[in-house]
Amino acid sequence: MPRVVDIEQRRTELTDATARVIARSGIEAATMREIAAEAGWTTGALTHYFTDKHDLLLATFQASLAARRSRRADRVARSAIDRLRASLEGALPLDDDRRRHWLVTLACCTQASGDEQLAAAQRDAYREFRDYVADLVRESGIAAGEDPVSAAERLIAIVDGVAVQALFDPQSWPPQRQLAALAATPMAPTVSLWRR
Amino acid sequence: MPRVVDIEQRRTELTDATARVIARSGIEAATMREIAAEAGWTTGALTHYFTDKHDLLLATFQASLAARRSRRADRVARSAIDRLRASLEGALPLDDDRRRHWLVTLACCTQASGDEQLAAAQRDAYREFRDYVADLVRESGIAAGEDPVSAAERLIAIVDGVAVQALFDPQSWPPQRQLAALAATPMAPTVSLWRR
Amino acid sequence: MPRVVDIEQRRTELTDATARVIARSGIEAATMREIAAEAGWTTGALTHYFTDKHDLLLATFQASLAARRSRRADRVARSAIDRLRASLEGALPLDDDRRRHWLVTLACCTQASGDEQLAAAQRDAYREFRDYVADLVRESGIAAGEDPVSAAERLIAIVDGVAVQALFDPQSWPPQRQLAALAATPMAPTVSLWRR
Amino acid sequence: MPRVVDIEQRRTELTDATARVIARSGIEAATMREIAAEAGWTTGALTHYFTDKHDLLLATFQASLAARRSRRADRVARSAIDRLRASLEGALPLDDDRRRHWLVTLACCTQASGDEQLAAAQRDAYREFRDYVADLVRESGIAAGEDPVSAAERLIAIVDGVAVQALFDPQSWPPQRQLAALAATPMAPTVSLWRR
DNA sequence: TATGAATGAGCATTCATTCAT
DNA sequence: AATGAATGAATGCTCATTCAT
Repeated sequence: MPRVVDIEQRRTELTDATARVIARSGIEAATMREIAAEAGWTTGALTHYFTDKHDLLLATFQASLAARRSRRADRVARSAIDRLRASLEGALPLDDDRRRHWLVTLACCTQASGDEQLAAAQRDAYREFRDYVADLVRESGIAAGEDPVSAAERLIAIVDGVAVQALFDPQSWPPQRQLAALAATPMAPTVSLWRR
Repeated sequence: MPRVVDIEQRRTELTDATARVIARSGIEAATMREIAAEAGWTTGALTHYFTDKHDLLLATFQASLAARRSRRADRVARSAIDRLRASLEGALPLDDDRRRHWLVTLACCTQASGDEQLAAAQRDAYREFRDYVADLVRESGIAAGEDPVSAAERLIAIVDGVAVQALFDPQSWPPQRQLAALAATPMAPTVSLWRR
Repeated sequence: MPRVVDIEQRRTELTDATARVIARSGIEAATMREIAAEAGWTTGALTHYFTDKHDLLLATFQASLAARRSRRADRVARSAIDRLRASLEGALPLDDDRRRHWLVTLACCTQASGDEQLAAAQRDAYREFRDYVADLVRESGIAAGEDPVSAAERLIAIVDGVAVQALFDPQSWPPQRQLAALAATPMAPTVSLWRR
Repeated sequence: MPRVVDIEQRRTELTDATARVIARSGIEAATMREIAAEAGWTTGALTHYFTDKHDLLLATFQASLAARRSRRADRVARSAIDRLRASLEGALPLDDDRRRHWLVTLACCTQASGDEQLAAAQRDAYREFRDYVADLVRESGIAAGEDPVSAAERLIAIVDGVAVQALFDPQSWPPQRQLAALAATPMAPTVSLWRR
């Protein structure tokens, strides 16, 4: 069924174009016309592959989340701790591709206030990532006595926090500093602000 | 003499209404009509207090950042470590007010791709907060041998990361869990994923 | 009754401001705000002296027509032919003042398509001017055998035609050329395009 | 294949509708909505054919000037003096079509204060007409010793002056009187107001 | 399948006007 | 008398969407 492949490929072309427009010019500029032009089609063509704009945006978000997930799978061969490191680093906006993913994510989340489908997509992706990271934490034995899920959440929080800052102040956050901030994160607490 | 109006109070009414609309329905829904209705005015009234929509959005963002800053100032009397804790906790979306601040921030940052004024406001606010936190880290002696600025960045990253997740998955992140995730953050690294 | 004088003076200030705005920026730019600002008042003040914008525009047109008429009266003392010449030259846009009159006239006439009051003002002023010129033609004996009214209409037509061209191509029509074109107009036909 | 449309014909439909609205109700009433309604389309359709309102107005003016020019070309076959007469008469508002042309011209010229494109269109059209008339004057040998360009300017001035008056006082200026006023214009001066 | 003409609702903004002060 | 806050209708324009071809 070559036609099915064709349709999927066309949808990917279009969600890629959407992601590029959002990353380049912001979500406000992501009009059907602009996206069609970016993809090299006309607006009418978009409606063959997506029922409406909301559908296109959701598909773009899902494609972006799926791409982030598949990047993770690349590293399967290595040790648990290597895969853990790679997963976390893979979530940082270290290059244009990952920057684009983050900008799409944030744009969609910003829209998600009134949109349960977008919110659910983000929630599910986050939970899946958290469980994946928790498994690696458990497998690598890095968490000492800490609950692996809590450790995973903390690691992801660091990654997300650095990502958000790097996104809006790229000059202060070149790749090296992002990686350094992540690397400085200790795994087993000895002193805590809140600790006894 | 014309009707006497407290211009600053009216501007605050309107930026508050804008923040509520953005938090409730997302930035796309934040039209001049919708904001005016939320504030109990007509669209024409908005232009008495803001030259255009961009001006209104910028003022809303600045008001949100200023409110976050002023919340911090409340805690001046206490010890450095208490103020540090309070500052970080104050940045989490623990109630509707702070949730709103975060949603406004993210919406504005999302728009900031093509808007240097919004980007600058965010950047300046972040840097100011980082320096404030770094001072408290230094003052409280909590950072052991670590550079206070790096420690501050790490702490803020944790806060921002937890905030972003809590924002889009509030069910998984009730206030207690947000605080717990923050409290679990160790200050001095003993084990690190990256260390050797 | 000093107050009456005051009101008339205020109305004149405001119609003068209106004429200046129309001449400078066109009728589209002649908004109540812009006119009020030009006059050094606020919009609310305009409504004390004119019931609405249409009233203000009509008054501005009438004032402009009256000023043109009064300029004519200055020359009463001289001979009929001198006064004829002066009347016709006085209708050309030879300086800023008369340029302004023409621009106001044209703007009002352009609006007059759907406005009987403006149309009537223009019509009455034109007829009055035609009769005045016809009287001078008759008195000066310049028309030879021609009907004085026809001669007057022809003279006014020349003046108006030169004026319209000078208005929109001022570089080609410095005052000297306007006067020369008028001076070249013969009074008694010897050869005509249409003559047998 | 999409609906096939003759773009030039559609543009003409729309500029014609614009001219009708301006002639009927004045330039203030010539809103995008009103023009669209007059043409039997919706506002959105206008922007397929014109980038914005200014573009539509300019095109309307240019179409009006072009129509006036093409009317002239009809008469090519006849003698120079016949063509001269026809050209001048063709510029008078003797029927609805030519009335409309004049009202559009005046409306555009009134706007031209702040619009160099409109001003240039008018200026170029006038100069082209003047040169055309001057050529006919020269060719027909009607100007006696006078400079053909000056004679042409004087003839056009008469035409324009009669036109302006006829436009705003149509009752006083039926076609016959317009033609008569033009016919009464002598070519070679014998007596002048200014002559010695 | 793909086009692009056409729609019409919705947008930010401007405006003349009203009116409490 | 004069202000300027407030109105709300209207403007030019943009947009997602529809649909004949």
